[in-house]
Amino acid sequence: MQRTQFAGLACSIARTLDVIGEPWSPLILRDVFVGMTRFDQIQQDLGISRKVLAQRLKWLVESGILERREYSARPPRHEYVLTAKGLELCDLLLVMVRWGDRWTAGAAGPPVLYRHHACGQIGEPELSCTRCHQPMRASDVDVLPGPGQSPQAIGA
Amino acid sequence: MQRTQFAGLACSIARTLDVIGEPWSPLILRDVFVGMTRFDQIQQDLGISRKVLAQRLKWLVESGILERREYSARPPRHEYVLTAKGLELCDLLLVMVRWGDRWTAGAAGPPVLYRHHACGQIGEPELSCTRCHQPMRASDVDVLPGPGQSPQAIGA
DNA sequence: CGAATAGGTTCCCTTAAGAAACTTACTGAG
DNA sequence: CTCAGTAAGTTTCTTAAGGGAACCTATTCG
Repeated sequence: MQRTQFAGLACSIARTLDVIGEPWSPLILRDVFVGMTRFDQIQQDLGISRKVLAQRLKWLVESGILERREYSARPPRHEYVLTAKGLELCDLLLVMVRWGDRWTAGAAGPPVLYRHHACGQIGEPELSCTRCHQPMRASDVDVLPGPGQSPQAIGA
Repeated sequence: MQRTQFAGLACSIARTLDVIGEPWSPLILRDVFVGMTRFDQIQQDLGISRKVLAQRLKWLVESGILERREYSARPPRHEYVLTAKGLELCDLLLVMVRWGDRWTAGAAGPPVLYRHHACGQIGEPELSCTRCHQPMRASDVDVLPGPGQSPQAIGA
């Protein structure tokens, strides 16, 4: 398969997908987020092919999402930890979880819960406007061209 | 390539990825969201192969994200429109855009802007807690097992 | 010494993505 | 009436990415 590269598009969705658009990457990110930071741990948890996992980790490190860190010099052992950039990307996971919980979780209920540090309660994340703090969902916005728009592009 | 199916995992991220985890789908969703609802429109905008676009649209319709609607009987013509489930999925796009703007947009600035209906201003979406309404980012939560957790699973 | 462990790499096979041509069912121009 | 055009796909062929299993390297443990 030849995969089209998105990085050149004047579209922040495409540029984000260029980093984690391939199906395994968000799951790898999730594993690192919840503390599974080592190669074999992630490989066994996800059942991903070792070859593909090695490729993805390399790409995520190159993209500045993860950092490969030595946790033992003899024998040489490494683990993967989130950078600031990578941690912010995990916000995307929260929103994915929310949608998945609402539309695909079924009768058993959500597989995991999130306890919010600020209030100590189990809460759900919701999108709100940084200006007026009211809910700001996709259904609550109009799309307008911005400064980084290329001449004939229309997308986001 | 044989692609592993994620649908069986007790993980809302995996189940969400099963619907839109493949790289083109979020871009197709974006196009429909901003009003590009017809096959040739989307194909030309994205430069996606017609074969792959047909496959993706079929899957998104089967998954309840899009609805295939006839807008002309003679000649028979169809367009794709968002369902409620699909529109909620677009929240994910807003978060992707936000991350892409912050980390990949560069000097030109964001390619598009969002005007919030509630306040009429250009604003950015932010994640907040439905309980206490304080910011609720990935860095602000602890992960706990929920009711839908399968026995040995660890993920989200 | 031999086995185990962590973190990969290499090999081969299958299958999905890409590109371009083709199909179907109409409409409208000449 | 014929011919070009349009929308929405489908088909065919090639290329390359994903999957699985085996292999490799360095080191520690029994």
